[in-house]
Amino acid sequence: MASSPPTIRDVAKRAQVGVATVSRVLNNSPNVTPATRALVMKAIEELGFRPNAVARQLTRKTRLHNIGVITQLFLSYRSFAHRLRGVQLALSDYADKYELVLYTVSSLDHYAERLAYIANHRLIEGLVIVDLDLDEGQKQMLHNSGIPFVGINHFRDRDWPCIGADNREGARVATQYLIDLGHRDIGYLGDTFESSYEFITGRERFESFWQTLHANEIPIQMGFTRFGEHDYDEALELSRDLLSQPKRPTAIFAMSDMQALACIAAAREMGLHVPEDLSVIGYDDLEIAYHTGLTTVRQHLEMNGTIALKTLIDRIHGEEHTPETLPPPEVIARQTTRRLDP
Amino acid sequence: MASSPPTIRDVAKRAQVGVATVSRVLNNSPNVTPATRALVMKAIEELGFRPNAVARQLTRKTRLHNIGVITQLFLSYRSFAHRLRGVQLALSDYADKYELVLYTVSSLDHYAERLAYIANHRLIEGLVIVDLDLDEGQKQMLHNSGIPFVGINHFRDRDWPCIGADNREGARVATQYLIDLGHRDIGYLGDTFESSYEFITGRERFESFWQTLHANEIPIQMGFTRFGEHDYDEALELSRDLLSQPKRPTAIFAMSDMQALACIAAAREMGLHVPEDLSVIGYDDLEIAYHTGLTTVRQHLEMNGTIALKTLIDRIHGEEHTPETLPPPEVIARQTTRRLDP
DNA sequence: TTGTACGCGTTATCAC
DNA sequence: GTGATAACGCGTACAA
Repeated sequence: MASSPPTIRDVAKRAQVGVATVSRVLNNSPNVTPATRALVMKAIEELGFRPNAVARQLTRKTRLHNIGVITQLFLSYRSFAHRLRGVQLALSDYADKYELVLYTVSSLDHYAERLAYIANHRLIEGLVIVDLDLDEGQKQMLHNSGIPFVGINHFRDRDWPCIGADNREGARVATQYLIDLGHRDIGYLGDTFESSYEFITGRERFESFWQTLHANEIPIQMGFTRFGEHDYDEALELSRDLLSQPKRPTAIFAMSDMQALACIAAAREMGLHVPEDLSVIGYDDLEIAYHTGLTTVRQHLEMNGTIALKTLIDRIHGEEHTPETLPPPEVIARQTTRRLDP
Repeated sequence: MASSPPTIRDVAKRAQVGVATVSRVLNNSPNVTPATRALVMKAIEELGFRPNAVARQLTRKTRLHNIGVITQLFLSYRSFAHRLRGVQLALSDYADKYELVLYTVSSLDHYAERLAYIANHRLIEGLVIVDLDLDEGQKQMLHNSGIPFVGINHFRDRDWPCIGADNREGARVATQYLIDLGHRDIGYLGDTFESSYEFITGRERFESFWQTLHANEIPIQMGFTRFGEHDYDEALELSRDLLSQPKRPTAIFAMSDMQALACIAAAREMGLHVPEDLSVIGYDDLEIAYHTGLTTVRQHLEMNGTIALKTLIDRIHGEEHTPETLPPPEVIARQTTRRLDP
């Protein structure tokens, strides 16, 4: 008979005192003799009593002010840390009024389960959904729960607020940048479309890459494209394979900074110099891109998190004003790309 | 007269219905006619009513199961992300029994204030303190609150549980590694001792560096040491200064991977080749070290987070069994160090 | 110094 | 379908 956990009433009974005394001990009020205090402590110990935080809050009339952030298991995408930092920064403007609760999911089923939990318990006042989509049912569920929510991602044309940079435009400027440097044999390294939760990102970037080549009347060479999991080691393998062909691309567009770094590492292994023999451009502008001199596409990750959180807070307060918008993605030229020698 | 927020009783009164009906509407029970539902919704709207999550939990008899993590403003130390990831990973073993609440502080005063809040409200069942120390009063306060806590850091000889790798040993193996490669002119790049919360780390690593040189009968050259804020750009500046001297060190021990990368960048700017002209070893073994081929000291950051969380959960359950221990720090040799040419 | 009784906002269980 | 009313576990006047 695993009964319900002990309450202060149980403790009081066992210690032969009133509930108020137990409460006083718990809140270490001075008005209690050491003797009875010891008595109560003993009872607490024996029963394994732990005060119920919920009831405590209720009498104290303090409401919960939690903001939830839900995402894939932490940091599988490196960009997540940058976005979360933006959320934190924005949150710190509200002077500790809100706590941040982090939910991480390991699969789509798990995601669905957590969303249901969140909607059911309503322990948070608002939810930030990072790099994950909502289906119609999930959207309705959240809506019915009365919890405002915003997305941080690149989904467009959704009927719920998503703040994120335009993948197509980002891939376009990256590709055009390489073309403008004189490159014609341009490779692509990115995620498979099926693999991840965030399949839309990979698809959009690759399609835009493709279209930009087409718009510049450059023939597509499928032998210069490689797709795999969003993983450094896998990107390394793919890059080795890509670069060991008899005919190599002179430039590569990688759909993330991490994959770009893997590509550069593979090139160096093979004795190729970057950017002399091979130009590489990444995507994200992580801190690491700055540290390694990687040319990349800046998508304002931190600002993305900040704007998303502000939008959410506005919605919690019932203000539906037009959100700040994110600047368009832009190429940050550093040391891993250069003009193709004629 | 900013009175207390409206309750469902207020809503019921205004809508001319019973509280039970309001509750039904809130939980979208089918047993309510559209007419009355609309009536209630209207009242809710007009009063700006938001259900009280706390009271809700109380009747549902669901306790809160939150684990708090408190640290400096997110990611100022890059190692934090790795440790947090370990915490998350360990937490996922408990099948969503616990939520993770992230507290970030921007100063020591802010830290003290948050600790007091945590002890007062007791909304969490346990606390992980990352890279921050506790003074005697704070320790007592937490203790009195009954909230178990563990530290993730390098403090030794504290009378509260801290899980972290030995800085002195880490710095020793790093320094000895360089010495064993034949280096004698060894520079040091690290944090000032006063600057950060975590001043102990910098001090311990530098002292151990110093002692290791001494133990090998190598004279210390203060001209080869530089101290600054824990910041990439500052490390870059310091490295430029350090390396532009007429007589340069042949190897440098940087107290973090980030500072090591800055040092390498500075060296490259000046036309120096790493490791041919200069060996550089970092500290942390961040993911980025793997990606950039940086020789470094592995301190098992992720495992650190995992063990700390497990220890905390054990303490919450009243189990005081000896915690798993972290393996000692070890040198991970990659491509930024090499034997000094005779 | 200690015990009793009531209130906190919501949900569940009954009658109606 | 809807409306009273009793829990839920703790804090706290107030009384003793």
